Amino acid sequence: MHYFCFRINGETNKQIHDKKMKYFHNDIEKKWQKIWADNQTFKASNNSEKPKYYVLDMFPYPSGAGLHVGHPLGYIASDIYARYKRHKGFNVLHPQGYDSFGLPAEQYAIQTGQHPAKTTEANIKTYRKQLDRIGFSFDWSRELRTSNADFYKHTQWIFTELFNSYYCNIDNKAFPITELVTELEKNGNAKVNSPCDEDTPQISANDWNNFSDKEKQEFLLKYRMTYLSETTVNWCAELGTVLANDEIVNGVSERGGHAVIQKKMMQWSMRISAYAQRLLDDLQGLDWPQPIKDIQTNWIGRSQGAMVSFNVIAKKERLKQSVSVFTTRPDTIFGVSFMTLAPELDLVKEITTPEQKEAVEAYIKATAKRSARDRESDVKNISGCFTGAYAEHPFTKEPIPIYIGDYVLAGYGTGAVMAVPCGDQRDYDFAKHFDLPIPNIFKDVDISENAHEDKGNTIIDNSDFLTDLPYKKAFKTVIYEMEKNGFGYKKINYRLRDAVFSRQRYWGEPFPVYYKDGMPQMIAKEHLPIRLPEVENYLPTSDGKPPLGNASVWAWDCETAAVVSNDKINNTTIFPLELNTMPGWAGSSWYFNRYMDAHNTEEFASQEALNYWQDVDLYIGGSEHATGHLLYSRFWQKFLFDLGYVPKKEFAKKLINQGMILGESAFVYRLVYTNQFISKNRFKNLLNNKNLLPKEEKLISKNWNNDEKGLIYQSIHIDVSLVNNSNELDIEAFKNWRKEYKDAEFILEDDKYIVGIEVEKMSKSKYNVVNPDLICEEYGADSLRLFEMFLGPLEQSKPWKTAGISGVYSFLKKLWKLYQIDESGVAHISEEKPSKESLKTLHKTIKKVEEDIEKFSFNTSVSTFMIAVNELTQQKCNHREILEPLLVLLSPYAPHITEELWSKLGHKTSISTVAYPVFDASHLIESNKTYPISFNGKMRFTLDLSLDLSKEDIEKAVMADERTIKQLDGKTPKKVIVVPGKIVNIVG
RNA sequence: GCUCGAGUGGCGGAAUUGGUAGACGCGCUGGAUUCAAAAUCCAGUUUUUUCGGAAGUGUGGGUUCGAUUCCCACCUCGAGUACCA
Repeated sequence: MHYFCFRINGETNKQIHDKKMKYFHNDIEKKWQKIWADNQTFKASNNSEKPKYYVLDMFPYPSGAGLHVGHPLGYIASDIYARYKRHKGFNVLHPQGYDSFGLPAEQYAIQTGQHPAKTTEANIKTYRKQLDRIGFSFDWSRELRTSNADFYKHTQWIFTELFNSYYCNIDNKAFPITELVTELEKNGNAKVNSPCDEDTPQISANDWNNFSDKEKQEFLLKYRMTYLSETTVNWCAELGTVLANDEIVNGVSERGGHAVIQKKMMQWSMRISAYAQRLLDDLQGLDWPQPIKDIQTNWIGRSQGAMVSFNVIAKKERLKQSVSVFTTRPDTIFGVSFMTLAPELDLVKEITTPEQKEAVEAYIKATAKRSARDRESDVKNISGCFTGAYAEHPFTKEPIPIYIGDYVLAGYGTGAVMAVPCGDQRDYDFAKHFDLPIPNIFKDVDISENAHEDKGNTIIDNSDFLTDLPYKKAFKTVIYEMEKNGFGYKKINYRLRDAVFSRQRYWGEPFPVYYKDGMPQMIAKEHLPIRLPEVENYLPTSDGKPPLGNASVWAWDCETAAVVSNDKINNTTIFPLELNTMPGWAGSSWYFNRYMDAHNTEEFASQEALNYWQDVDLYIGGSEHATGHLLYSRFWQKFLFDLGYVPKKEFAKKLINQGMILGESAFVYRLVYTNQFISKNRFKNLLNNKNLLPKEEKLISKNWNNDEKGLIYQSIHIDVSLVNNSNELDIEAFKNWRKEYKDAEFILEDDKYIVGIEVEKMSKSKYNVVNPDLICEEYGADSLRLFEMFLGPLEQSKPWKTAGISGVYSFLKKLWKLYQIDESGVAHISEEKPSKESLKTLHKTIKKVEEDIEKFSFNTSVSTFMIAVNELTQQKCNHREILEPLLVLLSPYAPHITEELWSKLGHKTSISTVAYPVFDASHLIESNKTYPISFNGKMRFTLDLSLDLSKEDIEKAVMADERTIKQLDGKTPKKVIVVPGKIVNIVG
């Protein structure tokens, strides 16, 4: 009874009088979400007559904070597209899952002892609840989690496949390592052209056949697609683990912002560099955003040049040593006046003369002390040290001094450069600093101030056989000469490094690897998964081993093919297991294939499923994964393709990066040590008039400012929910928000306190997070979906302003009204032929919405819907012939309300697979055109004219118009431009 | 520094094979309805104006009958990358 009264009071007298049913989003949305789930409406079939379409979102990491309104943006877009494709007659695969291994759950475990699996499970529940409220058409029957053993079992298997493969540069693909073994048995590695470790020696068939089993394994490891090696890694002590290059931002860890140093460790690596050229080439065929392609292109960093080797001479006595350098400018070789080596190179110690030993060692020590960040930020200071050694110029045979310097990086090329000071600014600066000669090898070029770095238009000079040649010619000639003489060759170099694949963490995929005699052994596919062991403590062990070192049951019994207790290790049949785990990107590098056949227990996916779904047609996610996930996934896909496991060499045809939704942070301005708050304007005045402030205490920190009296003010983030649509603070709510503000005093302006607003990234600490649950509660999921799309172009980042949602909400209410639902829930609509006007509105809407959706221009299609509903309301249209197709058009965007109205129109089945309305151009044919009449390109008035008129008739009609005469003011126009159907321009 | 992207009302944004700049929405102003509020509806809202108009899409130039759209130079902001030899 009470509820009933409340309802009546909630309605206007007029509405009660009309006996109309109001739009109640809550009941409708819950109802349809349940119907979809119960009927498995969006379950995709692996068999269908329909063409396939695979729409995928980058799956989320289920963090403890839950979703904010920024997260679902991409999911809403992909969901609209998936639903649209269903209307268009496609068999749509639109799955969702969780990237559920990761650091936060582990750090939570370290702090609280709660098992990461438990934390993850709880977070996923929250996520799922939040996602369900938004009405996505996900096929949840295919849900996957990277931390589930039935998923990571296949991640482990892919790892063993990588281990059991090598790359052949001749066929340009990966092969099983057994084929390499056959070749080694027959011919050694003389004819093998494969990416391998740099220290790989040349061996004969005889050498190979005489190798012990261990030696063979050691040798093969140099060729495998994943290999163990002593690598210089980015070590983060705070996190107790190594980090990949893309996990480091501005020299500190992406997560947590901790210091990162270089350290040598035995690590698993992925030979992604073998795929560098293919990763580059195949970007061409991808419908991906250009910025992403550019980022990947830069990251791969292909450069063409030559490898040149310089023999080292020391005190006239020739040593065997030589220094190899990579250069993109072999044509400038006669300009070499010294060489510089990276201080870290082992070679440095070998060539340094006794006299220089002390200085060199001191320099090496000094550089090692500096962090990578220091070294990067301090580019201007030139430093280096002479080694005392000389190299011999390969052409002139002149001695060249060898220096070490930290501007040369050990990680790129060979870690050594031939310095050409006249052609490279860094070499130039180094030469000036150490007073080294700067020979000029460019014709008519002044190098007295700076190096000359142009290559296109300069002619080479003072260079023996290269003199008078332009760049291209000289480049070719010098390489020809080098190859002829055997001290150099043409070489393509890549910036892309092999990816370190080991992490010293607990919450990740365990490697299916045990160690026999120090050599890694793969566990066969049939014994997978190797499950993550239980540990007491998630921290590294006291002796510095990774967290898995805490596991007591972590040994492999080869006889029983089982994980057994560590104390049984005998190193004959029972061996220790690998202690590292895989990095976060392992599972995400192939998960898109798993959705095709998510419950297959034998294979990662069946061949039938893979051949049916092929690849992702549309992939939506953030651009922050450009050099991580999106590159590693392409690499694994190519590898699986080479071995014949997947049908496509690229996993995603089209990629869209959704922009970030920013939050509006609210600020109040407080006088420090008091509870007095000043207004935004007063605070801004203080900021702008810094000279009002006493000199000695101007700015204490970013957010602290002085007032003219020398008092300090502070801007404080406050919760955005304490502020209304006009940025006015709810003072009472604020006082209750935090107990320290209980006695807050405000200096009001017009009886209001207006907060300051700044647009920033949404984050808990800035109190600007908007929870989609609250939006769904108040306005409904349909409003949320429409509003997120309406904010602006999908790819752009844009600020969120909850106040704006009333626009789309009232749009839905207007839409509902069109259907004239009476109190008993029956729609009163006309079966008559609609007016021409209404048909025109419908068909122009069909045309525009379809064009927009194909362009992923969702914001403009929402406007189009609003225009359509405004027009139809104006036309008092209640005709089925219009209102039914309108629902289908809108249903991808606002699935709940359209399902409800669809059922109210008498339909018993879901709207989700109803055929998309067909555009009929005949409804848009016009007989008249409102011509804009311009004078010198400025529109002055419009004139309605028949479209049948000829150019001459139009001109006559325009010239006869009194407004034209007035505008011309007696002057004769020079020219009249008439574009029939478009515009008339009169040039005066 | 290099690479890429973007600059349009108070705000989010719309319009590009060059053809009516500011669609749609928010906010704001006024009005209707109401005892009142919410909700709803109507009108207005780039600037300036002597109410005839005039100017106007970061700045300066150019091409054109006509430029937010094309070209050149510059400024500002954002993203990526950073001694890559």
